[in-house]
Amino acid sequence: MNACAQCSVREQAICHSLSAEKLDQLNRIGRRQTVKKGQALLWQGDEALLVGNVLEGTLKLSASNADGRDHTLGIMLAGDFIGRPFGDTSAHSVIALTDARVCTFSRSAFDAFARENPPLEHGLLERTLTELDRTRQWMMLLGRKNAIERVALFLIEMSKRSSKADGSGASLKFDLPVSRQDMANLLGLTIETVSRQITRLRDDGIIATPGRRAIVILDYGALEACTAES
Amino acid sequence: MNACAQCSVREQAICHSLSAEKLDQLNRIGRRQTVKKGQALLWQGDEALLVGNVLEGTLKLSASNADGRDHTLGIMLAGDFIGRPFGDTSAHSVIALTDARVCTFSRSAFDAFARENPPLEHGLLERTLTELDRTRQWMMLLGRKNAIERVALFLIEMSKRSSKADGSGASLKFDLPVSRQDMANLLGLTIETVSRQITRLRDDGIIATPGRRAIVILDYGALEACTAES
DNA sequence: CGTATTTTTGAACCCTGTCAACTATCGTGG
DNA sequence: CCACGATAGTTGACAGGGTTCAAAAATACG
Repeated sequence: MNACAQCSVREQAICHSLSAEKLDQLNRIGRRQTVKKGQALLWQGDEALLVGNVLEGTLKLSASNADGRDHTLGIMLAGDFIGRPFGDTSAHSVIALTDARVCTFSRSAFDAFARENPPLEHGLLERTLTELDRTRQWMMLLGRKNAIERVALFLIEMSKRSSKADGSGASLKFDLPVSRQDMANLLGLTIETVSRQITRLRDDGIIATPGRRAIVILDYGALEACTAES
Repeated sequence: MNACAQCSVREQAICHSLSAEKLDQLNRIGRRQTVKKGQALLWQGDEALLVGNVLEGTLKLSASNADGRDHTLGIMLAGDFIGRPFGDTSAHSVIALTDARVCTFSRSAFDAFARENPPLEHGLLERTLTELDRTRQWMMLLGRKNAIERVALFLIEMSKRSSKADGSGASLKFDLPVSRQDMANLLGLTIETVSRQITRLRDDGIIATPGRRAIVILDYGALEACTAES
């Protein structure tokens, strides 16, 4: 019995482009594994040993400076592809923010398989191009947006991504998959500034925070308005 | 006579993976064109009509906000690939910073050609992955570095990239391909702040500025030291 | 040589970071 | 079930780096 057949991210992950036969081949070089919260799957600067798909949970891409400051480069959720195929070293670390399940492949085996399966490479290319576009959008956020705009944009993004997961439209009530510290690292702010913006949005009646990680968007339009200058 | 045979970026561009025969096919759907300084090749939000290689000159990727602020997402030099294959709209504009020559393909023709040429797609994939890594590095710069660090890092990057162009080692004397305004847009600063950091580096004897666009690195080590916090 | 554009310099202000203390929440064990 | 400590988040005061606004200087261009 092929593990892929009942895979939770079957449709979203790069594997969807493969025929049953090819999928079976890929399955044979793959391995389901769990990652505990805080544990790293790849280390910045180390040899890039594996690649894979996120099945469940949240991971972050994180890079740290010479002087110790570190920055989160992205958040990876179920269906996302992680790792750096066709490269020797990993430019950043991949660390689990929650307990997670991933489907991993040794990089060399995956590279070889991909080279022989153009549809897979094509899928990976499209995905990478999209990721590049998304990363460039974040660049603009970091370069030109102030604190309130960054936080508002982050909440909207998370609202969209969490709604995609459970299939409903735009979910106005969801749990953040990350801590304030992670948010700060991602948004290029400090934890205190993030906290102040959240408080401000709450005081303005735009959101409610019924729990530590819970967010309820009370006024989506107003939140969107916070996204751009005045 | 195949125009590719005497192409100045033959070795660096994605085309290098192709056989003579395939190269000839690609050449037939390609078109050499010039872009005047300030002119756009692609517009943010518009249909992505073309892709191509930069042959000569400098272009920028640029995105603008709802509220008018705009940000430069990257600088493209000779050999770089521009455009968004396999997507309908362009997430950003591509604008010439200097007069430039590019080798363009209609996106649909290129897409079709690429799908039938796995080695080309593979080359494009590797290039896109590398570009993604580079973009993520800039993200860290924007998220965690202060003004002097950003300017120092930019000068070092330009030193490296301009040396690559003329073949010499690390060129300590070069002309910036961009204006102060472009630098500011790229680094997420204002033009005034950029100017102040340049002045500061000059006053500290780390660089000299014999002309508006000219940079001479007098003390490379010291410049590198400015790259990270104290 | 004069005008337009780009760059530099100056001063005041404001946003965000920093440091510190306080509060809420979670998990653990008595 | 509650007490306790540990962790996460909030709030406040203050300082500093960068932006903003304004004007001068330098350079390019006709």
